[in-house]
Amino acid sequence: MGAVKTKRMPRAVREQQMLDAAVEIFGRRGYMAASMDEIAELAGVSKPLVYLYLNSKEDLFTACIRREAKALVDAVRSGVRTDVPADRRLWDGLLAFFAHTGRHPHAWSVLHLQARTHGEPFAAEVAAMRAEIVAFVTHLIAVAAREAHRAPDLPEQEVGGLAEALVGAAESLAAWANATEGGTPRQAAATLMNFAWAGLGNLMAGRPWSPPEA
Amino acid sequence: MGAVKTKRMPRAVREQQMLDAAVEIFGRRGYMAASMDEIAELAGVSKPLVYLYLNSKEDLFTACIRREAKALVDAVRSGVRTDVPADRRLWDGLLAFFAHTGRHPHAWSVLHLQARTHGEPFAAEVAAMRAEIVAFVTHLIAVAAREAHRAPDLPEQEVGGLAEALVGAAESLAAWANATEGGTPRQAAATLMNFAWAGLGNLMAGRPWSPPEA
Amino acid sequence: MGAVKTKRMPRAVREQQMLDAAVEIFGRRGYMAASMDEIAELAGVSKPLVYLYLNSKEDLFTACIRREAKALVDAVRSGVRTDVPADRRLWDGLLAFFAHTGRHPHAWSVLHLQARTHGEPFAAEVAAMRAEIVAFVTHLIAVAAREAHRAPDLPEQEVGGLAEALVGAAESLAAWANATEGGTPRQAAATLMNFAWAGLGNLMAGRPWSPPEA
Amino acid sequence: MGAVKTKRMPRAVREQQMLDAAVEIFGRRGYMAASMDEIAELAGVSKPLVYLYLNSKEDLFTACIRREAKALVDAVRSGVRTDVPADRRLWDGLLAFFAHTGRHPHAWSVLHLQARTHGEPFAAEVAAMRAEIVAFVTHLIAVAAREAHRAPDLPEQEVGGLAEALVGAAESLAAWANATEGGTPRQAAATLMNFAWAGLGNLMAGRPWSPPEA
DNA sequence: CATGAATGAGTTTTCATTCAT
DNA sequence: CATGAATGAAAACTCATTCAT
Repeated sequence: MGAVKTKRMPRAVREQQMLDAAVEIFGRRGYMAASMDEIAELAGVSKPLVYLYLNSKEDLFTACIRREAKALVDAVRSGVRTDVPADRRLWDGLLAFFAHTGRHPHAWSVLHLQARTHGEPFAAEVAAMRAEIVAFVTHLIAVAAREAHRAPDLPEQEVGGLAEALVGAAESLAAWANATEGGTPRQAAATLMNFAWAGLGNLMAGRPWSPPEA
Repeated sequence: MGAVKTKRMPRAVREQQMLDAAVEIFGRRGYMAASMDEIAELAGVSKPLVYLYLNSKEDLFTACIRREAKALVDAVRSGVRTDVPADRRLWDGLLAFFAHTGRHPHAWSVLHLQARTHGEPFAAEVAAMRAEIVAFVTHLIAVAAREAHRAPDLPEQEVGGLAEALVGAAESLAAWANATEGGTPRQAAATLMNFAWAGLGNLMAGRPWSPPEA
Repeated sequence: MGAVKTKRMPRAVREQQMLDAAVEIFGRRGYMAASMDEIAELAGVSKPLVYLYLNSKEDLFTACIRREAKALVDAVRSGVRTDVPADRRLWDGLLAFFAHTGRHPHAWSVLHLQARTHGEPFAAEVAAMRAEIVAFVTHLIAVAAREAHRAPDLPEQEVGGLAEALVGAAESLAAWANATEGGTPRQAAATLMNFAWAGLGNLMAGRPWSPPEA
Repeated sequence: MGAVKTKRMPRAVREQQMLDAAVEIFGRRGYMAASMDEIAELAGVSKPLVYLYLNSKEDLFTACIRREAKALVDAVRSGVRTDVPADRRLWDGLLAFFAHTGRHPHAWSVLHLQARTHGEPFAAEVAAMRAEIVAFVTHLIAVAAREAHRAPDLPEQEVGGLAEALVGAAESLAAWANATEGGTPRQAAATLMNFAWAGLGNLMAGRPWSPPEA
């Protein structure tokens, strides 16, 4: 299952193999239960080499968090086009988010569970990424409000809370979609858009928000 | 900070002291990083006594989860009266939820983060509680729909997803409210009610849901 | 399984109950693996009482050894009558020996295995009993030789070795008889008598087997 | 007393050093009372290395038993030549047996006392070796009977009991020879041959001693 | 570069043993 | 007498981390 034991790879490649292995093990076992032995074995290298390249278990974990946080943000970013209406942008972002977390469950476990469970240094790393996403969503909401020419003065803090709630709901649904039989990214995104965009009140009044075609 | 070292307490009392200490340490350090030594010291007893009463680290952790899960559910339950409209009931429940998690951050960490990060036995324990809460919320949504005499046929699975999202958003906001300077339970509950009840669309249209007075 | 919890027994009786329990547990688990907790529970008394009466685990073990050693020696002694020929006396002794060890396997385990496996103080206790038995057998052999009016000068040390070998063979057969399906004391004694008596007969007839040179 | 602390030895060598130390400590203290700390110290290595190479206390003990059982069987085997009469073969075997056990008292303690006192897995290991030796002796007795052209039909079970008794006597004498001042292997072997051979001789001549009625 | 050999420091857990009531 | 409450000390085992080759 580990990388094939090929000799003499450039350092950058070896490092990525190590990070691949580390993300899988950290995601599966948790930070503390993961052993450097197992990671080195899965990566197909000797333990001292892991230390040579990545210094310590903490540094290795941090490197995993950074790489996967960047990958997730990039995935969401590149799923969103700027020349479409705000609700479409939100929809695209959610779709990209659920698709990525569904495709990389170990990475998502590292970011969503493990990193937040083991002390400031790691939690801070994830918090930065989360802040970036929340800011992005906050921006979307503000733009949407402007586009609607209405409610020009949704107070800043209010919007922050809303974005926080939206992101939290998304994170929660990501786990739910992964666990539920036949849960697709599309379905999760639809549920969340309905929830967020229309609100329960509207839903119950029979006026749900409807997802775009593609 | 630990309990005053009083000798010869009845077993029931000592057990609660131990659970208090354990919840705090588990909440702060995480399950694996928490050491029985530290827990015993904070509880003001020797390690063997902890083992005598609570058997093992796993059993101790499980006992913490059970106690805190029950405490949280009870807090929410007793915050909600049945003779009020559904939106008011949801509001009261959220208020009780944010108040309790705000007052017991370590307990909330144990339930929300630690228990889900360390294998089936523990996760299942929390999942049971969560399922109970989700069912409660699902019920509220259904009742609200009926009271509104509208949308008589919100499909089951749809409602499940909505409740999941709502609970997820609440969980996320609980952490946010705790971390944000001046974040009050009331504010968190208001934000979430707005989000959930009216939806972003309505909000931006200047028609927010408004919280009751008390 | 433990003694019925009756209050207020005379000390001597309670002590015997404790020793009964201790012999069973020591015999089953071995000295080190036996726990004072288990012994106290089986005896139907509280642990401090065990300590009050028997001081320590070591003392308790020693008391077990002494009691069971005496019981075994007494059993063998009272199985032998002095007004019969030496071969009959040996036969009777063996029969009593195999019968007693077969009826008290835990006690035999304590004497034969556990006591010899845990350091001088205990081994010495058993060695004393063993010496007594070896002396008894040595005596029997000497008497038999005299009765046969032959081999008047079997050297002392030689006889000691023979008795040692005989006792060793008996001990070994005791375990074998207990383990073998349908092994009876009578059968074990017969086997050993055949083995030993015929050999000794030749010896005493002055026809020993002689070892080769190198 | 422990191995000189030489650094960086090949694994095979270190493993033997560890087994040497373990046999000594297990032999002296018994399985349960032996501590991995003491074994590691005597072997001149750190505890983790012992675990790295030998996995657990149980595995270490098993490894000791296997090595020493093989060593003892090999010693007896290579002390016996097949081109000599049966009595000579028995004599040679006994001599080799007493010599080996005398030279390796700790190993003999492990095999004879410790291994049989601590549960099936270990006892079984020794029982296998013992069975091999008993079979060997049984074979010798049968051959001797054939060579003597007599008693062609000593019943199987009878011979088994005799071999058991012989081996038991030998085991017992081994301890005796070690403990007795000036006890030599040669002397122990002679005593046992006298005891056994003359007895067997009579048996095979069809003149067994016969037990009384009751 | 790469690795087999090695360890210091810490973990959970158990047990014989003792007070205070 | 009898016991529930309590502990000091040590055991097996693991792991991140580092040399020497």
